[in-house]
Amino acid sequence: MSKAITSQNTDYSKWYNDIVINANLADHSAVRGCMVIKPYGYAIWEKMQQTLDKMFKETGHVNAYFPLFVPKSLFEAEEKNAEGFAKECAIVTHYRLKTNPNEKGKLMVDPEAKLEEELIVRPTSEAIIWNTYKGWIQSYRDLPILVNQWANVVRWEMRTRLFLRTAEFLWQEGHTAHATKEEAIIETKKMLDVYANFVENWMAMPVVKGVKSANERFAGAEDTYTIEAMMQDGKALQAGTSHFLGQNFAKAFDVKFLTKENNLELVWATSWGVSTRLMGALIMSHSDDKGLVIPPKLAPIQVVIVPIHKGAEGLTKISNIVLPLKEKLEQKNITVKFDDDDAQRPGWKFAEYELKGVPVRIAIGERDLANGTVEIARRDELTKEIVSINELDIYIENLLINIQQNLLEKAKKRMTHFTTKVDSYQDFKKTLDEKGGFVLAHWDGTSETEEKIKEETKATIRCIPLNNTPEKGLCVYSGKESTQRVLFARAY
RNA sequence: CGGGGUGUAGCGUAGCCCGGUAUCGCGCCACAUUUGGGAUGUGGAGGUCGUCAGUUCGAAUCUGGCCACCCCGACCA
Repeated sequence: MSKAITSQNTDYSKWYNDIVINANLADHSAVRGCMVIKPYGYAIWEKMQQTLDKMFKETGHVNAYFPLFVPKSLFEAEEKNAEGFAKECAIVTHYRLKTNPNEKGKLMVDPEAKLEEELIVRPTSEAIIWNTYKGWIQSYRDLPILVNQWANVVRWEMRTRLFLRTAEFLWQEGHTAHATKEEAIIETKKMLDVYANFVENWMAMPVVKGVKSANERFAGAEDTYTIEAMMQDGKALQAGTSHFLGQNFAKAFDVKFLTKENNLELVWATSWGVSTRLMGALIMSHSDDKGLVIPPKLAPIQVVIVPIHKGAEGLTKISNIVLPLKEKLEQKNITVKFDDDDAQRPGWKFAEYELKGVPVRIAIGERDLANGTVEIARRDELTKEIVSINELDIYIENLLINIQQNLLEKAKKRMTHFTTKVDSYQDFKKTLDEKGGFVLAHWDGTSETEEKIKEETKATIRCIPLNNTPEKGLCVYSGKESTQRVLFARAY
């Protein structure tokens, strides 16, 4: 009972924090705003990485690595991008410490060791990468460049939350260079689809694909595409973005290529990324008051087997049944843990693996040995049933698929529930306050209206959905004419 | 970065107002009995009271700086 989790209804933020800490995903560190990702949390991230990395490779991308530091002069080259990130940059100004003559055993910054030019710790890598691409690209034959990097970045946030917003975070950033605008736009949308596919089919979260409004657009982009997810508390979360960067960075870094026709032209660019923030999304999508719920495809442990026995001989009898079963499951690429640790009793283990979100639990005791059965508990529905041990591997295999689907179905229902069409500003505010979720409303297309709405309701335009059907209407705020509804929500 | 709150053993806490080196529960270690939903008994280990300085004969307790976390605002993936 030492690991009590605050219930979602009592305090959603506290619940979220309790899950992260108690399920051993991450911890606060000694560094302000930075977290320690613990082995169990990192194992989930690694599964995400592996899956995404494979998807990137399948779409023709290769990995590379660029420096953590960006010289200030490069950083400021693309003006809008630089301005957008200026307020949250960490800056290296010195390169050496020395012993403090006034305080024994202490170090101080050596004033002699000031850098000629400050180095910016990357908040994103467009600048350093496009400076590099300049040297890589001369002819249309050098294009496209389809590079991804797995890296850490630093954004000095005012307020941080584990996984959702930390000063340093892990992500991948794809940076591509193309000969034509069309090709770059196709790439931007393709990678958005990759993200949507991953989030829906691995994380079991439905998303709305869309384009950001000018206000919410990535600094330096022509267009920002996004996938927006809906959390259990009715708040939206941007799960991934893909940017069509136009020729902005090519201009800033003078990256030109010769076409087949021998004309010198500017290169077209995209960039796209998802981060450890996905961990936060995963938690807030499926988990409950008993702890974490992980979709089978991302679970570091998919099946845990808990023996219930009396004495050492009892355990041996059970192990004789369990070990071959474990092997059979592993042959089907199912990750199994047989927890035969005698220090904890079964009830404790049940609670522990529920807290950690293991999708399937198999309990096996004397009674089962006699009957040729096991008890199967599924984490998503918290139900239990007695199942014959014969062909259990096939049963489990199907159960995992079933749980994966069930989680997605539940999340889809939630998104449907949390999507409301409104036609007046009064309903708009009422829906946000009483129900939350996405609000589909007409908008006149101006930044001023968007800002006013944000000021008054804290809701932002999450995106203009890609699958929008045109529909004539009047802006809920200004009453001006509008051609389509856009997606508003309060967001993380 | 502004307003409010918190920091005592791995975790949760009492003590603080009214200064005299610390309470309880969980966890941990040993042994025994246990094992189908977070076991029980007995014995034991563990604390420079966030940190640095000040006041004092003496500081968890009073004062100040710093650090971290939580809540609310501005910023943001």
